[in-house]
Amino acid sequence: MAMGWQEVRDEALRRIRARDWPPGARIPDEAALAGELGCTRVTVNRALRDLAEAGLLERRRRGGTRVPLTPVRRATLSIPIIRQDIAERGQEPGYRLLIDRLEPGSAEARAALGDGPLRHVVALHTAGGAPYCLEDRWLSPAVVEGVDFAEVSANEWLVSHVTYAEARLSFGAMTADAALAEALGCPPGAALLLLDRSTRAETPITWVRLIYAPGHRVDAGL
Amino acid sequence: MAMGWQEVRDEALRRIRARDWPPGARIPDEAALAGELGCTRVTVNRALRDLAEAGLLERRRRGGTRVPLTPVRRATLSIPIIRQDIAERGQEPGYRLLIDRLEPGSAEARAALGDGPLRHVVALHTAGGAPYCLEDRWLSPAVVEGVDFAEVSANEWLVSHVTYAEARLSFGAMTADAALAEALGCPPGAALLLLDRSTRAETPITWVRLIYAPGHRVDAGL
DNA sequence: AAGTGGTCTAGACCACCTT
DNA sequence: AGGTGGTCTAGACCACTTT
Repeated sequence: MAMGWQEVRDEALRRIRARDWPPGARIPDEAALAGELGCTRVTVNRALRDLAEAGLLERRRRGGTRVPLTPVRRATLSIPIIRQDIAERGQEPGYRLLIDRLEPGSAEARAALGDGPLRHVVALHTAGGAPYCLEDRWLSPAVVEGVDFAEVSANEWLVSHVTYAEARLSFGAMTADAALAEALGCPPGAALLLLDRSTRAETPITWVRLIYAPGHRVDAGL
Repeated sequence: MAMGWQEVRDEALRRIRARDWPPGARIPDEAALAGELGCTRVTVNRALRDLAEAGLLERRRRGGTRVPLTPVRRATLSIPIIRQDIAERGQEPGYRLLIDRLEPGSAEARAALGDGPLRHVVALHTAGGAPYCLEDRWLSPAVVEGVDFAEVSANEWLVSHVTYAEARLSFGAMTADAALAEALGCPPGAALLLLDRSTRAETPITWVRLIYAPGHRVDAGL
């Protein structure tokens, strides 16, 4: 008895796995568990909230806590600065600005940032001299007024200046056309991993497509 | 004054964004903030813990709480059952088992599950009759002893029977060879999005590669 | 050695939602 | 209408780690 919240969480997890609490079932309420396990309701609450955040329980006021019939697990995906990502792989990060001009936005960019001229920044990230990823970015001009992306990548500038914004990510794949093949130093027709991200705080900030060189993988944990 | 934990969190976020608490700086300790904001230390703790879990603060006992110089944001990626995923897109899910036999594992499968014969299950998921994704899975035989995957996909069986396991995800891209092109109903050479996942609880359970039809996207939030 | 976050207790009030 | 989770208070002890 007298369990800490992590012990309570582990015990609850054991009961779920053991089908003591089968899928769809309602589990005892917090007060009952607190009494049974010899701790306060706050401790039980902390433990069950943790499991609910991971998608392993569903909680509702008045409705109680249930084991979901079809749990939707949630994985965490860390979003590092590209140059750090490269450095952690033990390679020398490099960066070259290819395009920086105002343009009418692409369809995706307009959907994320609204209409009107947008700042279009295209840059190549290299690892140990080899192409690593192409950064195709559209920015709300007001946010980056006067910023020069020749030396510092937009990726890096944004992370350190527009911290804590909301982001939406989307993975996809595309075939390398001639221009991409040349930029990334790969054969035309190669399969490329895409990672699109739109970012906004109070107001839309940026939409970016990262196009990785062939063979690249993006990992997520849990 | 008298703020709830979410208000405390929002106020802290505001100070971070406004550079009242610049990157690298140590912020006031919990007791000080509690006094300033008119709540208890527990409430401040809850708020700052929430920000730390999102990667926006770094906390250490005795070392205090700091604003990270280079924050690593974490996104959440939900992992649904494939047939539900299809149903939510408003299409009719279908499933066809292609292969189910014991084999020596592929390199990736052996790395995740260990050596020895593994159960290899290959199946096609369809959406409204059209190929949606190919599921190429390797399983520890003991875990799925006697289970028939002809009617229920391994994806679905595992979610409801091996709940709450650890998983590691990895995204990539590959080119459709002739066999894949036929299975997925796409031209050879098409770029395909891959999602690899290895799952283990106390013991390794499964390694799976999902190969999506061209154009498919996988979304993540925050 | 001492300061900071981590956690627990006991009690309370409230918000929400299901019955 | 009532039960359940959500949250807050006030106080306390502990764990860690930096000074």
